[in-house]
Amino acid sequence: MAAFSVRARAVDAAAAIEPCGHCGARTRSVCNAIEAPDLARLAALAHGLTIPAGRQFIEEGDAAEHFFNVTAGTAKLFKMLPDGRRQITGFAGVGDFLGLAVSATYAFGAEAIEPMRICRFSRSRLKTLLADFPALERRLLEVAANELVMAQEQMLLLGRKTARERLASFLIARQSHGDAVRLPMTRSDIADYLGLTIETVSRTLTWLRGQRLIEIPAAAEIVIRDRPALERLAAGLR
Amino acid sequence: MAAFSVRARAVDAAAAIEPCGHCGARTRSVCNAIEAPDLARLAALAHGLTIPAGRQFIEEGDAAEHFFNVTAGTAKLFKMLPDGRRQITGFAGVGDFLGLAVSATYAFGAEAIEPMRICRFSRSRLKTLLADFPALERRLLEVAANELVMAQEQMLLLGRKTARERLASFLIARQSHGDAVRLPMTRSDIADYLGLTIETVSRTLTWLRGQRLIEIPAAAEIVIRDRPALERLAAGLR
DNA sequence: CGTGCTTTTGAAAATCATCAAGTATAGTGG
DNA sequence: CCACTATACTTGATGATTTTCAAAAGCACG
Repeated sequence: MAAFSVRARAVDAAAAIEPCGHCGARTRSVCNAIEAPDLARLAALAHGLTIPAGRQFIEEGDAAEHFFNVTAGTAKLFKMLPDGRRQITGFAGVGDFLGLAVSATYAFGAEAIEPMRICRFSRSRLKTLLADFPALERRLLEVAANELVMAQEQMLLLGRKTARERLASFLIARQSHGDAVRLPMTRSDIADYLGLTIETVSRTLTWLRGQRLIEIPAAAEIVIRDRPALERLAAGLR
Repeated sequence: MAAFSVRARAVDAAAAIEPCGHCGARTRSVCNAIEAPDLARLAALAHGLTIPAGRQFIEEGDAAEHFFNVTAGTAKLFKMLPDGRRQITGFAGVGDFLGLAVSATYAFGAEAIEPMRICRFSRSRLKTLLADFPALERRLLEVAANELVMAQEQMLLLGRKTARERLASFLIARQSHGDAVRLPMTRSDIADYLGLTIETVSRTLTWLRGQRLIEIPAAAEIVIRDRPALERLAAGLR
């Protein structure tokens, strides 16, 4: 628990102050709610951090002292049970905002699955900023509402879809451009995200390949061969 | 889909204008963000509706024209798959706010499981109100963030907990005052909320009774006998 | 080119779902 | 008020998907 702030401090040295104006993630993030003239104030509050792959930078239950904005890389967000069972509640990529929780403690842990750059804000200081920029608050509400919609979709997946439907849904959701789907997370992460075991994930991917719906040139890369069929499967159409 | 507005209109006749100042749900709802002097403006935008048990008043996919605030009764919120599989994503009780979705259409359906009173707001007109009352916006953000935390907890339940752990979690979460837990929803609703079947719900409740953790004086009423043990079970401690 | 980790594949086991009655409960009309 | 019917709930037997246990095959890195 207490490890969090220590760990964060450890990478502060490597943190270059990254002016928001040049931030590659700005157009995709909540920060786009703020106009250029005011970016200086935003930058003054922000703290750029570099996080190596595998480092957990949010610990569930720790005091929620910061908000984060991902500017590079990917993180997994998760909740754990005492015996080690884990549920990954989402993956946060470039532009995503972390730490919305209103409570005093983080409701989930977060760990980098790739090297990351994140922009860290103090909770208390952001409160001031929110008061000054209602547009930012509106944007956060939008973001939260969107997350809520995705969470409901995931509940449908976890509660009612079969393993095949889950994998089909997952692959479709992660397809961004072209037919290639990059999977920076391990099979274990995918399993914990979809409520399955790594063996079932592996077997189901093999089955999808057998059906000619996908190709698997490498473990971390899937090529979608028949998107319409995958979509039907994901939607639960037999 | 289109049935929604028609249905809503059908009960308009029975809708008495309910002054917000007297609203029993106000202290528990988002409306508590608005001070007494401004309540008149809120009331002018609100539309009180009475909904009989069993009526679906939000249809997934319909144009999202309204926000709702529950002032009496309970609704179930759900998503469906084409073949009839259903996932209940939550229950909305007194004070709860519905329809946060930013998209143009509702991401879930809603049906009364008890007779309800709801307060309906036009989306477009509420936007004006939000601009005037930043406090209301802040409150909505709080509500959304809370919902998000609950959604993540539910993902952990659906993805990683056993049937016994799911029922234990459910009963604990619904216990409000005293040892009695009121269950206005059917076993089918509970099953669709917990990602199980009605048979498993029934069997698991019987098992919990056999372990002396609960009593079942009536199908719709559970008495908690051993809360600590239920909590251990819900937390996944073997 | 080992060494360790991830992934895949196989066989057995378990939890939960499905199919099928039987029992309680509530609402209805005589 | 009571029988009747419909619906909800419970219980039992069987079955299937997924998990667990186990081991082999790939792959990345020093």
